[in-house]
Amino acid sequence: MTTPGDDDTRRAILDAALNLLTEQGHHALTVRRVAAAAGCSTIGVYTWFGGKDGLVDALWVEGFGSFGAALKRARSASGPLGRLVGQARAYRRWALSHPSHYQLMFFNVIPDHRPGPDAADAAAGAYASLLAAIEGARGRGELRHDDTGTVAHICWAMVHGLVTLQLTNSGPEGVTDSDAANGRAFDAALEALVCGLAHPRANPPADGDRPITRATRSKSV
Amino acid sequence: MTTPGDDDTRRAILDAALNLLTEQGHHALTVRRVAAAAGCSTIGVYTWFGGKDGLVDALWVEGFGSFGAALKRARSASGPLGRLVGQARAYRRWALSHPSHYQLMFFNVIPDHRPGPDAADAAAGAYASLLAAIEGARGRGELRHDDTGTVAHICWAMVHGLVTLQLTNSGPEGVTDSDAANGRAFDAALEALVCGLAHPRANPPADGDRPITRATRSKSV
DNA sequence: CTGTTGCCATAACACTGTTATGGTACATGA
DNA sequence: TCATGTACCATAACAGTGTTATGGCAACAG
Repeated sequence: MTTPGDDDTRRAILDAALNLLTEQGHHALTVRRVAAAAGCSTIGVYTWFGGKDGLVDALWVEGFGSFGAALKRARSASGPLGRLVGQARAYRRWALSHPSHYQLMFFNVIPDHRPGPDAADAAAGAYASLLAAIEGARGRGELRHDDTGTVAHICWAMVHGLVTLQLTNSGPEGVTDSDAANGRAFDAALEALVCGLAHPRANPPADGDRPITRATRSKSV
Repeated sequence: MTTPGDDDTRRAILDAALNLLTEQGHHALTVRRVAAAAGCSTIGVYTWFGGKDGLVDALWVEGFGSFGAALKRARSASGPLGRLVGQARAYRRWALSHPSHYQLMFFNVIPDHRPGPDAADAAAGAYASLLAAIEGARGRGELRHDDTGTVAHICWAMVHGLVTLQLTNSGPEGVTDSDAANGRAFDAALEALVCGLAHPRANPPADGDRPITRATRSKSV
């Protein structure tokens, strides 16, 4: 299309958009502001990205690249489904340290934006880590359930729901007040879900009637 | 403020907004279109609701009223934490039958909308049902965990996450393809979560190693 | 009758994403 | 060297958005 090297404007626009998103949030992502920050006119966004939707798609690709890499780098936790738990914590850590990007990717904050093929591919790449972790656990007989897709769906819904409640400050009072309380609730949720998903054989020797109380504060995330 | 009965315009605007939201989705919720459908000028929205945010707040109140009533009406399912499972299914049923309203209330689709006190009260009223169900289960010793707030947080996150994935057609391929597949995944998630949250004493006699396979299709929702 | 208050329409403002018009710089071919 | 065409981009405009300044009209209070 163009000779490599002459797309400085494209890079400037993308960097400006990333910076605006990180520094000021998605509401600052207007074509005019991005163009001004990149030092060009609004036309640049249309020349290089086809419009705002294309620019948001490019931000998706960047975001899912970073997100997927974080999931791949995740260290396994101890216990059954340890890799899954490690990825869940990495998921949460990435979301909380990139809140604006997470909202852009998952909260529908750009009205009526539908991701294009590139963005969808980037997203699929990130989810591949999750699926691989579950497939591995299934292969080792750690799962009570044999449908990888369903287990992935459940895990993703749980983690996404927990992160969403924290990012929107929703949820019953008390839990959403502090990041530490959220972290404890997050770990409690993982603990319960693992208990329900893991094969009984893989569970640690059940401690009978020992209740899990609020005093159980694992050092999370 | 005004004598009762002379707020026909207010009711007309609210009805027009509800209708536009239900029939055409949140993107049709513009001040001009609502006013035109209500048969007045845009000023009416400002006179009676203070602006678009106030109108959206009123839609929140209506939405959480209906939503909360649906939760209150929920029939308990059988098994441990049956009332909680019944509410979860009622939650999903309401969300799927009021998708535009659910998106309005939970998806941040009105840019930068922050709910006012009335809307927050309406939301709190709806959540009260959930908290009551959990408090009841805790009182009957059905819970492994003794922190009602944390359990409510976990349950809400799970259900919200599951509903969100279906409404956005996200999630690993295969599960989100049909409503029936979603329903099965939903029930599988509830089953796993209940297994992790319920006190072992409250669990039905464990069937040992019987795996829960995809053939386990409970008639859900 | 006068003044006040509540309700509302017209028209405008500032902002959004988008695009029609035209200009400039550069490569290509004769 | 000159003509042609292509790639990039700035200006200015268009239609849409939420919001508001201005002013008019009707009903009620003194």
